[in-house]
Formats: sequence, C-alpha cells, structure tokens
Amino acid sequence: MPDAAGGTGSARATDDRVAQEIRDVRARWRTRQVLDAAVRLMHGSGFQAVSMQALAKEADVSVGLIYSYFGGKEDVVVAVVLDLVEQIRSAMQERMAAAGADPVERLVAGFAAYCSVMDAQRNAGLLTYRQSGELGQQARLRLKEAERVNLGPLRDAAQEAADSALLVDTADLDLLAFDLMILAQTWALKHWHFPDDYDVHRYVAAQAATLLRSVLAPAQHERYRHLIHPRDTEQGSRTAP
Amino acid sequence: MPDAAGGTGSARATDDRVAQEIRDVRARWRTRQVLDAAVRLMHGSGFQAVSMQALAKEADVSVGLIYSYFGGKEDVVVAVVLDLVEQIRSAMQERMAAAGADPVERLVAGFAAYCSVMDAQRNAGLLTYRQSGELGQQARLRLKEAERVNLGPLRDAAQEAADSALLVDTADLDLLAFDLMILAQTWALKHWHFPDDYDVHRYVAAQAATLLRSVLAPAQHERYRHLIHPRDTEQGSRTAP
Amino acid sequence: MPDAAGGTGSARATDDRVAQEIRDVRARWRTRQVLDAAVRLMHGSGFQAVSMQALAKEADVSVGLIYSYFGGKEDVVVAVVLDLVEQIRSAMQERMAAAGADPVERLVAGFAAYCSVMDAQRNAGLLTYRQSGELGQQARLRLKEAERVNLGPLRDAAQEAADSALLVDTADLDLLAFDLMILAQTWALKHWHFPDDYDVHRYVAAQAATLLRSVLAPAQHERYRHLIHPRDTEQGSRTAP
Amino acid sequence: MPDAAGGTGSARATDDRVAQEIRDVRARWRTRQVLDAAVRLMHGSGFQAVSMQALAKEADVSVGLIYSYFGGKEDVVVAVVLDLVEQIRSAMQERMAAAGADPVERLVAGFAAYCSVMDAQRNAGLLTYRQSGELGQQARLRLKEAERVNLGPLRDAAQEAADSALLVDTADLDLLAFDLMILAQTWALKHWHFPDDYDVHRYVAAQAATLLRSVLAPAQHERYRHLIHPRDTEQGSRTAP
DNA sequence: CATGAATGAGCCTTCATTCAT
DNA sequence: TATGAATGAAGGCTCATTCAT
Repeated sequence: MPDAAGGTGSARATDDRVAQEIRDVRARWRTRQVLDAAVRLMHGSGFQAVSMQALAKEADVSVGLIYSYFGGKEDVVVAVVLDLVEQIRSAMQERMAAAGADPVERLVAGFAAYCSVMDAQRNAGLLTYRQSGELGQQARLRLKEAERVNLGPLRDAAQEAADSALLVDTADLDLLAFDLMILAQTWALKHWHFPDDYDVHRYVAAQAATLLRSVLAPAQHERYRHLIHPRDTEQGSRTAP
Repeated sequence: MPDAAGGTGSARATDDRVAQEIRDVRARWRTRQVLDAAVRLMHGSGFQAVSMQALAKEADVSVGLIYSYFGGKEDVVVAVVLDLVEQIRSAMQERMAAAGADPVERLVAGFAAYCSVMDAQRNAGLLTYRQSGELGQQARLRLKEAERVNLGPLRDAAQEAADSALLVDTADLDLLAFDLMILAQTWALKHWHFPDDYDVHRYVAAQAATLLRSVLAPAQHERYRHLIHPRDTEQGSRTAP
Repeated sequence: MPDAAGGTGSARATDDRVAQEIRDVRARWRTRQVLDAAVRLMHGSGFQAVSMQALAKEADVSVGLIYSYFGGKEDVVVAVVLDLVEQIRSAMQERMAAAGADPVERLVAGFAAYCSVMDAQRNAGLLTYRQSGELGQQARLRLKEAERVNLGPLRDAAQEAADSALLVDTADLDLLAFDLMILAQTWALKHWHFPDDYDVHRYVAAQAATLLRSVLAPAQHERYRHLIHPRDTEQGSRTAP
Repeated sequence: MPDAAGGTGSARATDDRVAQEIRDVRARWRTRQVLDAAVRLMHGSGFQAVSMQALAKEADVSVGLIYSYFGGKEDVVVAVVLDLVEQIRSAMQERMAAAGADPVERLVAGFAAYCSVMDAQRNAGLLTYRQSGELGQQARLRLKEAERVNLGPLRDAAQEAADSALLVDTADLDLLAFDLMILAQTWALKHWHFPDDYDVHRYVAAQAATLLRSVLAPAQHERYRHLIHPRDTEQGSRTAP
C-alpha cells in the first residue's frame, strides 16, 4: 500500500521520478554528445574510417558508455542520419508553415529549408547520402523510409498547387518532389562544383527557378516572377564550371 | 649465311615483340578481371567493406597479383571509377554524334547516354558517387576532375542551343549541364525510389522533358514536342512514390 | 557534516590515487611480461624473425595489448635494449661503489659488472649488439647514445687511475674504456668460442688481466698482482679454441 | 674407344670443354654479381629487410636465376659471409707472409690485414657479425667454423712468438688471438664510436700497441718500440668518446 | 639457361566489442 | 552508471619461392 509509507513514500516516489528524469536528461545529453562528435569526425572520411575509440575520445565519454546508449557502431551512424532526417523534417515544417497559404511559395520554402539544413549539416549530409550502402540491409531500409517521409511535404505542396491549377497539367508531381529532394541533397555532396563565392541561397534560387519554369502554368509566370527570375540583375551569371 | 642470320635476328625481334604484346594483353585482361570483380563485389557495400582477399577470390587471381597491377586498394577503386567515367565519355560522344546536328537533340542524347551507362553500371555508379569521400585527397581530386570533364559535352551542346536562340535567354547553361549530370547519376543511386516497372528510358524521357520545358524558348516548344511531352498517352502516370 | 563530506571527498581522492597506482603497477607488470618474452623469443633469431603474434603468445597477452603499451614492433626492441642498458648502468654503479676507493679496483669492478649482466642477459645482449642495424635511424641513435652513457663510469675510473699515476702515461684512456665495453659485450656474442667449462668469471679475470698488464704502470704491478695474475696456479690454461 | 670418333670426337670434346668453361665463367660472374648486390643492399638494413626481388633487380638478373645459383635466401647470406671470411683469410695469408720471419711482426700484420678487410667490406662485416643469429642452426655452425679457421694464423704467430720467448710466459695465446679477432671485427661494427678523423690505420696501431704491451716480454719492448708506441709524437691523442 | 608472372602464407597493425571493476 | 583494459579476428600488404614459357 503506497499510503503505508506515508509522506516518506511520496517523497521517495518523487525522488525516484526526479532521479529518473535526471537520468533521462543525462542520457539525452550523452547521446547528443556522441552524435555531434560522430558528425565532426566522420566529416570527409566516412564512418568506416572512424574508430569507436576515436569517437569516444571526441565525445569525451568512455567506449563502454557508447555501447550502453547505442547497440553498436552501425547504430551510431543510423542515429546520426535519422537525426539529420528529423532536422530536415522539422525545418521544412516550420518554414513551410511560415510561408503562408500559397502552395508554390510553400513548395519553394520547403526546398529552401531542405537545402539550408543540408548546408548547415554538410558532414551529416555526406554521411547520409554516401554511406548508406555500407550499412546493413535493415538499416538501409530505415533510411529509405525516412527519406520517403521527407518527400511528403514537398509532394503535398505540389499537389495543392496542381489542384489550384497553378501548374501545367502535364507536370509529374512525384518527379517534381523527387527532383527537389535530389537537388537539395546534391548541395551537400557536390557544392565543390560551384565557384567559391556561390552560396546555398543562390543555389536554392537558381534551382527553384529552373524547376518552377518547367512546371508553372504559363499564366502563373508573372505572379511568381520573383521566383522564376531570381537576381534579375544578374542574368547570365555563370554558376557551375 | 646472311639470310639465315638475318631471319633469325628478325625472328627473335619478332618473338620479343610478340612476347611483349602477349604480356600486354594478359595485363589488360587481368586488370579487367579485377575491375569487374571489384564492381561486382562493391555493389551495395562500399569498397571499405570489401577485402583484398575477397576481391582476389572473386577475380580468380591471387592477392599478390592485384598488387602487381594496382598500387593498393585505393588504386583499384580509382581505376573502377575512372573506367566508368571513360565509359560515360565514350558513350556520350558516340550517341551525341549519332544524334545529328540539332543541339537540343544532342543534349538529350548526351543525357540519355549518361543515364544508360549509369543504368548498365549501376554498381560502379554507386561506387563512384558515394565512396569518393573515403579516398585520399589526391584520388579525390582526380575523380572530381574526371567528373568535370564529362560535363563538357553537355555544356557545349547547351551553349550551341543557346547560340541558336533555342533557349530562353535566362537559362543558366552551367547549371543545366550540372543538373543533367546529377540527374543521370541519381538514377544509379536512387532508382529504388521509383516503381518496379519504371525503367531508365522513362526516367530519361521524364527528366529531359522537365529540364527542357524549363529552358527551351517558348517558340521552340512545338518543334521539340516529342521531347517535352513524352508518352503523351501516359499523362499523369505516377513515377516516384 | 563537514567531516563526513571531507572524509568522503578524501576517500574518493584516495580511491582515485589508489586506482591510478594499481593501473601503473599493472602496466609495469605487463611491460615486463612483454620485454621478458621478447628476450626469450628473440634469442638466437633476431627480432625480425619473431612475429608479434608469437610475442603475444609467449608473453601471455593479446596482440592488441602489446600495441597499447608499445608503439609497434620496433618500440619493443628498443625497450628491450634500453632495459638492458639500464641494468648495466645500475649494476656498474653498485659494484663500482662497493669496490672502494681504489680506481683500478673500481675499473675492474665495473668491467666485471658489465660482463655479469651480459652473462645473465645473454639473449638481450645478442639483441642489443646485433640488431641495431635493422632499426630506424632514430632508434639507432638512441641506442648509440645509451651505449655511450655506459662508457662513462669506466672512463671516469680510468681517468682517476691515470690521475693517481697508476697507469703508464702512454695509456689511451678512451680506448681502454672502449675495449672493456667491447670485451664485455663480446662475452654474450662469442662465448661459444670458449670451452664449455669456461665461465664468465674466468673470462672477466683473463680479460681484465690482459688490459691491466697493458696499462698499469710497472711500479704498480706488484700492488695489483691479484688482478694481473689471476688463477696463478692455472698458468697456461687454454681458453679459446 | 675415344679414338673411334677421331678428330671430330676430339673437336667435339674440346667444344664441350670450352662450353663448360664458358658456363663456369658465366656462373662465377653471375654469382659475384649477386653477392656484390647483396652486400650493397644489405648495408644498414639487415638481410631480412632485403627482398629477393630487390636483390635480383640490383644484381640485374632475374629472380629465378638467383634460385638456380643459390638454394634460397639464406644461402645467399651464407655465401656473402663465407666470401668475406675467405677474403680475410687470403689477405692475412698474403700480408703475414710479406711481414717476414718475425712472429710479432707477422701477428700484427695479420691483425692489420683482418682490420683492412673489415674496413673495406664494412657492409659485409656487419652482415657477418650481426645477422648470424637469424640464420638456421646449420648455417650458423658453418660460420662459426669459418671464423675459427681465421683464428688459426693469428694463433700460430702468437705461438711462434711464445716459443721464441718474445712473450711473457703468463700470456694466454688463445685469448690473444681471440681478442685480436674481436677487435678487428669491432671496427666494422663500432667505428662510429670514434671521431670522424679516426681511421682504420690509427685503430690498428692503437689496438695492436695495447695488446702487445700486455703480452710482450719486458725485454722485447725496446725491440718492438715502433709497435708499442705508435705515433710517438701524438701521445695522449684521444680516440674514443 | 633465363625470365618474371603468379602464388599464398604470414606479417604487422587496427579496432569493434566485452566485461571486471 | 561509467570506465578503459583486454581481446582477437580480420585486413592490407609483402615477399620467398615456383614454374610455364
């Protein structure tokens, strides 16, 4: 009977809850430490090249501890990648919501959000879209599924635009969303193709314009002029070598 | 007897040349054996996951022999990738030449060729565009340079189209070539995104149409109708999930 | 309660210190295990012929552990050699101090100590003075320096003897010390040249006598009769074949 | 019947003999090529560090050919060493004979010859007296035996000197010969102990003087003054560090 | 005789993982 | 919980040796 112990019991229960919470917080903090260290270390070398020992040192924890939070090395990589996927999802959600009701604006906002995260987390991006082949079958499936999920918001906005007759009726909505995702991911993998002064914003504008010109109904071109003709004064600027 | 001696000398010289040639042929055959085995094994696992022992076994040669043809493990990967790059270059050259004088047709032919090779060499494609981060600095530079080279034909065709006033004058030719290359490479990496009955031809048609709609001058749309509206009867077909 | 907290704090600090000490002791023990095994195995085969696997087995530790105590194979050899050098230094110091004030007696004591260690550590001695050529430049320099250091005490005693006018004034003191060192090392390398019943003591006596007869001032011969005419009753004993 | 074949037979026999001789000469030439290359390559690295491939290249023959002249790698080393031993034997014989009838002069001449060869063949010397431990039991025995043989001439001269009452009667002749040999070999192994301007001649003079002072009967000191007090004007010159 | 391509056992080293403390 | 010492399988690479030509 809980009451039997009286106030003391209550206190202890509270203590327990508090202790539990402390543990949780610490666990989350540790996990983040490890994931951040992983991203830091795996930059430019791939996760195969990083040892658990090195990861532990970078994260300032013991090797053993990593194994108490993650099942093994592969789990760490999966966690890094899922973390990135979640960041993308969250950023897209926020920026698309902030973009207002216009579906085309929302589509571009989602693409911009995707690209922004890829730019900020370039290392993790490389990891995600390059190392997936080295993971086990199961892990690979989880990543594919996660990627598909992030396609959703883009696809939805495209659908809405189509429903509002903003797009040419031959537009392939699935392919549009797919291409946007690919081009976003590409920024992390291939940004070295661009001149040094090229940044993610110019990239977003240029690629969004490219795809919008392709799918926007001619009648809408004037309305989305700012998206279709970015940097109007810089026409003809050369981008990739 | 001068003739006899002469003949003998000649014969010996010929022998040497023949022997040399035999060696060369054998060397090329061995190299191919190894590269093919590498592509076979590295499929879906990354080159870090493939041991030289396994490679030797798959190629049906001894470990030591691989080291007499390649400087080390990394060299094998670089060779695989450069091999692929060369196949792409050669396929593009051939198909673009066969496409005739029309620069837009040639551009699409180049893209189609790129995609075809990526489709046929899906494994090598994965290798190429995923493993580059795990190579040494120098090897990475060679790969980047090779990639840039294959951008050339596409860029040239685009330029020609622009010079012939076939494109909208806001088209970013560098970006166009870049996107074509990216989308071609993407087929190898992400074809699993598409339905099972989707094949590389539909992919080429759909992506080419997308980009052409974006860059073709409105006045040219009718002329390139077959490229812009592929599979006219299949409108609305869903492609990506 | 301050005391309790203080005590606890103290206790923990003590624990840490104790833990640290335990680690240190264990590390030293492991190191010794490996060095001893190395000496055992490298006897008569050279360190190139001993694999790290074999060393690990002989030392009863895992291969990996050796690498956590030594930087690599070469480091193990260097450690073995430096260990021997230190034993020699320490034995010479002790025996020379025990030999009293007479510089000639001290010189002989130093030589005897050097020989004793070489006799006891015959295997290590072989390693030391035979394998040096197979080490890297840096390791070789360290060994040479260490050898030079052990020359010091002998040279000093010789100097003192000379200063006390105990030696002929044509004696080359550097060469004397050098020869003593060489002859001591030689015992480990070439003792097989001597009959089976020949032992290190006879060797020391005979060689010391040889060199003393060469450098002692004639006036001192009587005083050091016991050193110059060892085993007076065994005159003419044959030593080397 | 040899005659039956007549002149022709004779001619053929001669041809055969000539051919045989040509083969022999070539074989000797090849052998020398390999041995020289071995000494060149093994300098400062030990024979374990030299591959047969590298040896073949340095000797400008094929790997297979080495195996037709030597049983294996170890045989090459043994041959190198035996070659050195033979050079020493031959040099000692010649120089001792040239030294005339005086046994002390002959002893010193033998020592000088030994040292000279060691100086000229420093690489081979290192090989011989350092690598022996890495050879098989049998090879080691052959080397020991060969070393013993070279002790002979020195021992004989010492004996003769003793018989002529030139030495103190407490002199240990075996040890004397042994020490001479050791000190000769030492020059190859430890010459780095001496100053740069120190050469083999000073070394020979200094060491010979040291040992002679030890064993020469006092009455003979004047007679061998030139050997006992080398470089009379350079008294006190410092030699070893 | 001579060649050198081919072999494959074995080496040094790394590192994911475990477990006693 | 947290640590990090310990393990040992496995990997890249070398090289002594063989043998078809």
